[in-house]
Amino acid sequence: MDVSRILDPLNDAQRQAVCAEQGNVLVLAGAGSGKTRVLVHRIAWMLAAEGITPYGILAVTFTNKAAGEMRGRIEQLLGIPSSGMWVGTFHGIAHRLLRAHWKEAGLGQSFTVMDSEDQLRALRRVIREMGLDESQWPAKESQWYINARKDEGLRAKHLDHQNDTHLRYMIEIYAQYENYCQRSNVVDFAELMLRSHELWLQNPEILRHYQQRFRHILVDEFQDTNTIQYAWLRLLAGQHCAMFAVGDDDQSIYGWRGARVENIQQFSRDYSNTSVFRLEQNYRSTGNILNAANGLISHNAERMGKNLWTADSDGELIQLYAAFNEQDEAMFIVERINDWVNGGGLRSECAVLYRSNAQSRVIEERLIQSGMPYRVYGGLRFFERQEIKDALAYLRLVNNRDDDTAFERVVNTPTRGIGARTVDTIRETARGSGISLWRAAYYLIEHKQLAARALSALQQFLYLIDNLHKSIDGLALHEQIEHVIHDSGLIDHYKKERGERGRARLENLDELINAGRNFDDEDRDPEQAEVDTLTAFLSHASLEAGERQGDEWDDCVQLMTLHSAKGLEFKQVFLCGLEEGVFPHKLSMEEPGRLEEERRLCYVGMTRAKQKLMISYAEKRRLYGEEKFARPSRFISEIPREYLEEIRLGGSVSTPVYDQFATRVEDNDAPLQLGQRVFHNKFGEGIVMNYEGNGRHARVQINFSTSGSKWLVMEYANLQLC
DNA sequence: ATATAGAATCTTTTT
DNA sequence: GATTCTATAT
Repeated sequence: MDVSRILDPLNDAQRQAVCAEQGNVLVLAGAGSGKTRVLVHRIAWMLAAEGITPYGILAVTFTNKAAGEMRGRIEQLLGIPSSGMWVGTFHGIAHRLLRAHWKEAGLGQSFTVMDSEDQLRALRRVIREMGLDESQWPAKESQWYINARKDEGLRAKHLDHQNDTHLRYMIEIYAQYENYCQRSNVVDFAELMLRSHELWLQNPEILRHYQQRFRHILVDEFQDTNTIQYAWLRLLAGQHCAMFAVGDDDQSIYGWRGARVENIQQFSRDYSNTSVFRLEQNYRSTGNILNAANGLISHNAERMGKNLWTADSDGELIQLYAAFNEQDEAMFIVERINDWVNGGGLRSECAVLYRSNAQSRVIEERLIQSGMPYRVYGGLRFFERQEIKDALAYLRLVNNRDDDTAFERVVNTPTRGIGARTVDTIRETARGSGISLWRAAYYLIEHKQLAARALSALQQFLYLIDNLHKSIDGLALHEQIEHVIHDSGLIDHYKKERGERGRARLENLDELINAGRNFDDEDRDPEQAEVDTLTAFLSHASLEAGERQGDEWDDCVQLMTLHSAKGLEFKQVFLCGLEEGVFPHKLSMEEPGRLEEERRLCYVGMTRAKQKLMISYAEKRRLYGEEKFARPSRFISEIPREYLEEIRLGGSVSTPVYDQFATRVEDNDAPLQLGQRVFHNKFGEGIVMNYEGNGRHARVQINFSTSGSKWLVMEYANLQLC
C-alpha cells in the first residue's frame, strides 16, 4: 500500500494526529478543519502502515449519515470494502450487540425497537393504567424524565424520591414503564445504550470478547456524548484499547438532550497518556467570517481554547441588515438570493438558517411569491409517516405478538368494530394478569368474556394476524410487506381518503414495498445473517428513519434550523432573526450555561458560510400571533465591529443601525430586558412584557402583580430594577 | 364512529 | 397564527 496517498493530502497538524503513536488521542477539531478527513485517514493509516486488521476497529458516530459517509470515504481511499470493521452509530452498534446476545440481555429473540412516538404512546398507556390524570402527568414530561435518567445510566430502582411526591410518581411511572417494555418485548432508543452497557457489566466473558476484539476505538463528535455513552466507551476500552476521539467543544449544541462537553476534559483525565492535537486551520470560510466567529465565541468562558485561521483571503465583510419587521427581513433575504442567482450562482448554494422552525413560514411565503424553489429540512421522515407506521405495526405484530404498542395501533385500524370499550376490557385483563394484550385477547375469546359482536370482531383480528404470519412465511421481504398491507385492509382504508393526501399515502405504501425490495441486498448486516430479514428490516426502520423530505436533485434554496445545519456548508449563508428572545431564545437566556450554548449555536451557524455571510434582525416581529418589539441579539454586538458592514436597501442610509443597537445593548440605563422585574412607586412590582422604541422615549408594557398590565413611558416611569 | 368546536400550547433533534 | 389534541355531540 502506498502510504503517500494517505499522508499527502494532509496538513501538518492533521498528519500528526493521523500518525500519532498508538495510544489514546484527542483531536480538537475546529469547524471546517477536516475532522472527518482525519478520522478516515487515521483508519487508513492504521490498516496500511501499522498492519492493524479491520476486524479490530470500531468507529462510532451519532448519525447514520456520518457513519455512511465515513464508511464510503474509507472504501474510496483504500479502494477496498471496509468489511470486518464496525462502523456505525452508538445506537446501531448497541442494537447489534443486543441482537447477538439477546438471551444474556434478558430480551426475547424478536424484540422490537420503538421510536420516540411509540415510546410516547406506550407511556400514555402506562400512565392511564396507573389511574393517573393525564393532564397532571403529561406523557411528554415522563418521556423526557425517563430518557434523561437512562442517558445517565439510571434505572427506576436506582432512584430515590427524597420525599418529593412529584418525583415519587415519576419514578413509579418509570418503573411501570420498564415492566411494560419487558412484557411487550420492546426497547426504546435510550434502552439500547443502557442495556448493552449492563450486558457487558453482567457478563464479563462477553465484555472480554469485545475488549479483545476492538483494540482501536474511534469516536466522532465526542462533545456530543452523554453519560451512558461515555461509560459504555470506557467499559469497552478497558485497559488495553487505544481510543481516538475527535470533537470540538465550541460546537457542543446538544447539552439540552444530555450531551456532556465535560467528557472531553474528562477524557484526558481518565486516560493520562492522552496526546492532544488541535486542528485550527480552516478550509471552508473566508478570513472575515472566521475572525467574526472567533470574536463571538471568545465571549464564552468555558472553553478549551482554539482559534481558527485560514490561508484564504479576507473576503467580503459580513453584511448586517436591520429589517423593519419579519416581512421586510424575508424580502431582503429573497432579494439577495435573487441577486446571487442572477449573478450565476446556484440556489442550492444559499442557506437560510433560523433558531426555531416557526420562523420558516414567512420566508417560505416570500420565496413562493417570487417563484424561487426551496427545500425545508426537518419535516416528517419516511418511516415516521402515519401510513408507514400502520403498516410497520402490522409487521411488528406478526413478528412479535407481544408488542403491545403495535397491537394498540392497529387493533382497530382500519376500523373493524373493536371499539374503545372492548380494548379497555383487553387492557384490564392484560394488566390483571401481567400479560400482553395479544394474550389477553386470546384469553377473553377462549373464555367468552365479551359481547358476541365484539367477540367475533376480535376473533377476526386475531385470525388475520395469525393467517398473515402463516401466509408470508418463506416469502421475500417485499412480498411479505405487500401481502400485509393488502390483507390488513390498509390499502382499501387509505383509498377512501380523498384528495392529494390519500394518493400520497398510497404512494408511500408502495414505496415501502420498494424499500423492502432494496433492503435484502444493501442494508443487511453481514455479521448478523442469522437474524431473520423481517426483524432486521423492522429494526432498520426504527433506527434509520430515512431521509427528510425534499427533492435533492433540484437546485433549490436550503432552509433549516441552526441545529440541523451542523456539519454542512454553503457558499452563502443567511442567519436571520437575531433578536433577543428569538436568538438567544428566551427560554435559554436565564442560565449562563444555556446562554453559552446559544452562543455556540450562533458560532456553528456563522462557520457554515464559505463566501458570504448575512445577518439580519427585525425591529418588530409577529410571532405566535402577537406583534412584539425586540432588541437586536447580543450576539451581533459581540462580533468585532470591523468585520461587519451595515447595509440598507435602496441606498437610503439614515441613522447607522449598528450605532443604535450598540448603545442600546451596552447602555445599562436602558434596562429593557423582557422579563425583567421592576418596581414602580405607584404600581409596585411588575415584569416587563413588551416595549416600543428605545432610549428615554421608549414605552414599556409592564405587568404589575397588583394592578395588571400598563404601558408607561420610560422617561417618566422612574422604574427601579429588582 | 366520526365530525366539529374549543382549548392548549408553541425551542433545538438523533437514535 | 397554526397546529394538535380533547371533549362533546350526533
